[in-house]
Amino acid sequence: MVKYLDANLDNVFAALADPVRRKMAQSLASGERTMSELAAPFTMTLPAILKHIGVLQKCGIVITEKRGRVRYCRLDPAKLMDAQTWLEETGRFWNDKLQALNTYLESENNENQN
Amino acid sequence: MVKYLDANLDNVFAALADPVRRKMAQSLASGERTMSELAAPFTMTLPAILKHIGVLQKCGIVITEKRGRVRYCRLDPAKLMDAQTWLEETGRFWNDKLQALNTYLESENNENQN
DNA sequence: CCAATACTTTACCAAGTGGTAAAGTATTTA
DNA sequence: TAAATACTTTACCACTTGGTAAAGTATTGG
Repeated sequence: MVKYLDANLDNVFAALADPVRRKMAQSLASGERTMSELAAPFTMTLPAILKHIGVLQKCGIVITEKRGRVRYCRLDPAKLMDAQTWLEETGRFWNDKLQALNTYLESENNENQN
Repeated sequence: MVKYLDANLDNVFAALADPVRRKMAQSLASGERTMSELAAPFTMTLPAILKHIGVLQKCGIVITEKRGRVRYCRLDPAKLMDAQTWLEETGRFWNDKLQALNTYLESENNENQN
């Protein structure tokens, strides 16, 4: 059995429970962005944006670095992997069952075609 | 590009952001459970348990059914899959990069061993 | 049919979340 | 060095979340 870093999974899942933060993460999925670039698609004020980035940063999904007056942000996929792993492990039993059912239905379907 | 049912991803991720609810989901991962069975490992009151199950149910992770005076709960892995898919898609770019780095480091390592 | 079981509803509360406005700091740029 | 840029901090507010206690409902079991 895998030992999950449960306390941080709380924060990772909570961070991803907001559409603004998910869109930010998706934006970062293709490369580095500045705070202003991340803020651009949204109408909210900069302090609100800063809070969202703070949430992503605190749980380790996003790493930031300030160069001059600009803060650059990038994704750390390891934390996303933690969440993914939890979902895989939890869903496995049922996915296996569905898989088995699916295989069964397909084989039945093939028999009907013969 | 996959179209995510964004509003419900909010709820799925939020549901999984709580250790009580994740433990419930893990418990359900191996089969059906009654409310009392789900409640047993925790010290909190039944109304609190009911709220947690309600959150899991509202976002579709858990399906419940009342038979007699007992409510039975089971997992619907499809919603977990939605979250998993989002994580895979978002992490892919960086995972590919890490994969490439890893491959590179391994090949370097092999060269040093020769 | 009365009591025990298994939830369920209602009312309430403290703490956390997601937003704002306004003012402040640190780096360029002209 | 003065003005513009790119955040950052502070103070505040409405709403949601996670819990409680207490009372209520619906099914069994004796």
